[in-house]
Amino acid sequence: MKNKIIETTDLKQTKKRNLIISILEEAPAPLTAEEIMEIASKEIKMSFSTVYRALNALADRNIVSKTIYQDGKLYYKIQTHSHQHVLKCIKCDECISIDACPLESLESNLCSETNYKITGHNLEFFGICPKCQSSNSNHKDSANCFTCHN
Amino acid sequence: MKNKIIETTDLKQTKKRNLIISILEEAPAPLTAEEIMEIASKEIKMSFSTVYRALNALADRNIVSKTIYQDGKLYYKIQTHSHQHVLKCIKCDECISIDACPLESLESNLCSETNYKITGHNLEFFGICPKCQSSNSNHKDSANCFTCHN
DNA sequence: AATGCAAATGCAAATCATTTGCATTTAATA
DNA sequence: TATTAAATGCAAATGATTTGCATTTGCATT
Repeated sequence: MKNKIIETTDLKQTKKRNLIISILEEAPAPLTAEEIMEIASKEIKMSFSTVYRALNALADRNIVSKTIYQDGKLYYKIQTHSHQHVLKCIKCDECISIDACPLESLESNLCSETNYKITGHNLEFFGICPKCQSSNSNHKDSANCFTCHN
Repeated sequence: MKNKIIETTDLKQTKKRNLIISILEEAPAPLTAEEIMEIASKEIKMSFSTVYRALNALADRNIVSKTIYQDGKLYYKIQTHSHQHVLKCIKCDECISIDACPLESLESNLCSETNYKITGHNLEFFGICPKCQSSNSNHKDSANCFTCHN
């Protein structure tokens, strides 16, 4: 049960680390530490600090990406070369992936206009999924209701 | 010293609330609660809970927008109709605004492809500003270093 | 296979931005 | 000016994430 990805790093092979990686590899969308814990707990008991430390170790080595979403939580995903963004339902939190990234061309313009060296971007879309459009479920409570996502 | 914006709401006019609004109106870029406090403290002593409560009250009424950035902090700005995004230096945190939003056309496609009703988006660019490109300042510490901003 | 040592882990406590409960003050209206 | 609900300050609570420290584990070396 050696893991190819970990072999390329200075990190040790551990059952927990390998499990975290395989969870991320199978995930259709970015996951929070809590979601990873929940999935992992079906196989192994492991503490939150282990999850966070593993994820940070992998993020430091560019094996996973770490992005904060508008819900204030960090989401982790395996760094494939395919660059993806997500569209998240503001009612049920269901998340789907978007393949096309429309920003690359803009970035080069931005670079020449600003003289910044562009290193990346963060993009999320919000909406209401088909299921929630038909149901009349309520909004989330105001503290977590972002009125505009610029 | 009546404030036009507050007059349109059910909120009371207070010196502190009006000050917060004028700070946001003059700000060239979105501000954190802490930055607002710092600016406000030159004129009035006020507590963090007041700042946060005022900002949330205004956000609930769509007068300011509230967006979390990759540094994990909430940034607030007055809701003008001009829809803006920012480009932030990953070294010195200097932030400049971008006027053109390239996403509107994509959103309508996205809507027909996914059947989600798109309600908004969040977009940030990261880069290194001209000043920091010439200086050899170090990276931030790893816990706060987001390796990829998808 | 046994040993040594640095890295990984678990637990509890710390952190940090933000929110909240409660007692006090203030704005708006009668 | 008196009334009352909303605004404020303070300290404590919150919640996701990080960290210190003692213990365990992976892995290289005998």
